[in-house]
Amino acid sequence: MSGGPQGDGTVGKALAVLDRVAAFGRPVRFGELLEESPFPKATLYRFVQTLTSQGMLSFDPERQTYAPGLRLVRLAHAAWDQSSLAPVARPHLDALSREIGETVHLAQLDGGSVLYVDKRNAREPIEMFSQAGKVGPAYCTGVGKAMLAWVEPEALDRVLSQQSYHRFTDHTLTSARALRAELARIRARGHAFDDQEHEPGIICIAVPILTQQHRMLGAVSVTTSTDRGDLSGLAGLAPQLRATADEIAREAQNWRFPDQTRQDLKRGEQPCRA
Amino acid sequence: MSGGPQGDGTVGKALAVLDRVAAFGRPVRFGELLEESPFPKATLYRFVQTLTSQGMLSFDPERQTYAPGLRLVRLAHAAWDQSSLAPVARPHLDALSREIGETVHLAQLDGGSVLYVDKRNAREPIEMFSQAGKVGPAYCTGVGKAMLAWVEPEALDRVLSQQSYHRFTDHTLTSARALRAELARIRARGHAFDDQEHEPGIICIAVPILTQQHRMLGAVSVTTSTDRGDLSGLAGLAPQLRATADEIAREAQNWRFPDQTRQDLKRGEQPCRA
DNA sequence: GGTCAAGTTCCATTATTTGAAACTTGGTTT
DNA sequence: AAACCAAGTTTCAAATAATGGAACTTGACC
Repeated sequence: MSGGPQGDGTVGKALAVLDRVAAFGRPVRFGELLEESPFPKATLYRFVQTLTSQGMLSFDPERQTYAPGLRLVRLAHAAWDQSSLAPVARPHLDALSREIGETVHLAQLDGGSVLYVDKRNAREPIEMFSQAGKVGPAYCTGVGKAMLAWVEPEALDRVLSQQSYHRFTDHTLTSARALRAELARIRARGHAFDDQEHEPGIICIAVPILTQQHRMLGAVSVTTSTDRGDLSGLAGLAPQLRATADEIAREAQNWRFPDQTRQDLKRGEQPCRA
Repeated sequence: MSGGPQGDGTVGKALAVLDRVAAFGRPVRFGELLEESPFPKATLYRFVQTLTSQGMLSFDPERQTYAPGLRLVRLAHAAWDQSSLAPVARPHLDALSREIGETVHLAQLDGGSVLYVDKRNAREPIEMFSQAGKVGPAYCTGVGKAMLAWVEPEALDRVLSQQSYHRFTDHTLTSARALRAELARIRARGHAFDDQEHEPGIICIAVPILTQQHRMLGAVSVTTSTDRGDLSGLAGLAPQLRATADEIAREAQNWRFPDQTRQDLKRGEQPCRA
């Protein structure tokens, strides 16, 4: 019942190994995995064998290294298609991108981190997976703060404690205290800014995607650089962002993320189907 | 030792369940999974619980449905980055796309199917995961046939037997026999065509990505429609495709896919590092 | 309030995982 | 060339986790 990261028997342990391999960010040798593994050699060895035989890891026999396998790409396609906001949001992101002509991101919260699920670049062909599927910090990005500001109070403590508060720039908020104050401002204002908190010269405005019941599903942002724009310019885009987010929320609610609880329905609140 | 799809203990069984959920292509109820499952109710139930608690599946409590989870998207990002040709190929695909102005695909072979790992659209912003991560048939696509033509003879039998040979159009090759003949032509010619074998009106030219030792790593293709072009027009692009594929192969070999076996090295063949 | 299907939990049995230790392999040193 | 060493692989009795029949709960619909 407890959603523990490593509590679930053999399968949980094997997936933890998979995570370790992915976290290396480069092909990794068995010995390297062994060093930081809680498992004895033979056990880790069998996990790695199993995962490789399953296509979840790929093995380079020349260098004797393991890397996450292509089967994950297949599975992720299905996940992206079914469990993310991206399919619903796509036409709205296209429209927003066309209107505004700047980089647009769609993100969801995934275990205290921001998971970018889609992206639009104005000019060039988009960079693909290198962006979709990427994770980033929540406490110092526009989409991250926009989402955190609407996380339920009970869940917020845990999420705030998961942040690293690494100081990327002079503007980075480096404590839960400072972040809480910022989240209050964001709630009052309805949107979040990133004022070079993650990367120098990069600024952005983000709005949360909220259901009618104020459940937070994700966030949309528009990014630019201090060369080309400023925060007040971005602030002017808030209405368009808000409208986009609302449209995404409405459709998501109808098709994928209904959030009427049974209690809500019993209390006679109006169903959300159009 | 045998890389059987379901031979590896509990982990293999759990991953088989994950595949089943992904294959549905839509959120699925427990009962639906149970119907076509070889496992008894309680066993399947625990698998689904474990996978959900691990984030490999997401559960919609309102509709009581399961779908592939976002953790897969995170892991797939790492897989795409480390195990696919895409990062190496990106600049070359960009260049090819700019020169030719038609849709370009990068694909790899994954268990008898074609896995598209990257794509360039000429005009519009690219469709993301909806294409990268997508799988398609090998026997009736340009990239598929180009890759099959350079699979080692011993492995080919098995791969050919995995094809469905479904007749998508009048031009589809519907037997291993017909396909073998086509593969011989492709080997002789150096590139493959798709003459509306998968979709009416869609044609393409594809070349394999081959290492110096003729190990097949993947394929690149240019697609167009019968409205805008024809096969002889596509044939004219062969040199540019060949050049792109060779550049990708050279870099891949240096950085990621060295394919000198130990025997090769002992026999004193020249190492492939630049 | 009764009926039914779908989903969830229980627990003795059974099969799988576990991990220390022994072994193999390939490369390096004496 | 033999001895050595580190990295990877296999073995097998003990420990642990998976299994699945059956009983139970839940909520929807008479």
